Amino acid sequence: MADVFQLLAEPSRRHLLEALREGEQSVNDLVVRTRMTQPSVSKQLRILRDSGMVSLRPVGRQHLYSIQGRSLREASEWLSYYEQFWQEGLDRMDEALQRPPRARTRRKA
Amino acid sequence: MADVFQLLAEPSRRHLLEALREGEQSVNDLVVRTRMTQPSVSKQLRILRDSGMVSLRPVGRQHLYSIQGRSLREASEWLSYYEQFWQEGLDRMDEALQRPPRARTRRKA
DNA sequence: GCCACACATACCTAAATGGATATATGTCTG
DNA sequence: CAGACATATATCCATTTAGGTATGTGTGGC
Repeated sequence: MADVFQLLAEPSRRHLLEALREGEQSVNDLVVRTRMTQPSVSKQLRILRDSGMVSLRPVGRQHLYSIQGRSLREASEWLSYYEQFWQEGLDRMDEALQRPPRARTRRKA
Repeated sequence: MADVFQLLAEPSRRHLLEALREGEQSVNDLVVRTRMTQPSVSKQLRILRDSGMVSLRPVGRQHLYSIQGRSLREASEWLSYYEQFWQEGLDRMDEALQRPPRARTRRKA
């Protein structure tokens, strides 16, 4: 597993991925949305691209980036081994509740 | 809020969590399993504990650690927003695109 | 009380890296 | 082709931090 978590550890890179959730975007789009400087965006995109987490489609003088899910899937699979640990916790807390889980502490990353 | 992904970025901490998947373990157990030095194990456990990712139960002169799933759940939820990106290509998605994930559906343990 | 055991912390050093500024590469328009 | 525009890279710097060694704290047995 080419350190997926290391990539996700950086808030700036997560911000980029969050912006890219809304679809393919140019570098400048990402600069505006994330309020990072352009070189920083390019630098982090380069890292994300080298690791296969985003892909690049050149259109004219723009570079359109989009998410490539494969690496993220690996991270998700690693985490899936731990589902029991937070479900145990919920079960204990909910105890008698057989209802499907209501949104408890919903929060965004 | 401590950065979950930052915690998971460190291989040594992931190794500890992987070892703890098999259940509560003493520090020395973890030293043996991970082949780290004892101070390193203690140091990383301290970090994991401060962030609520593991919990400590003292028994005699031993400290038994176990996984606390809440933080990991947050990471998993963040990733769940990207499921659509690795599901693309596996099969055609309906126009009903995956919307913001609700609490992950309960899985058989 | 003393000593061995189990673990935690203090301190230091070396390596990694994010962000900023400056500059280079590449592409479009006229 | 010049010049604007879009993005990439180069370089420097400051911060973070993992890991090692030495030592501190706490517990149990005799």
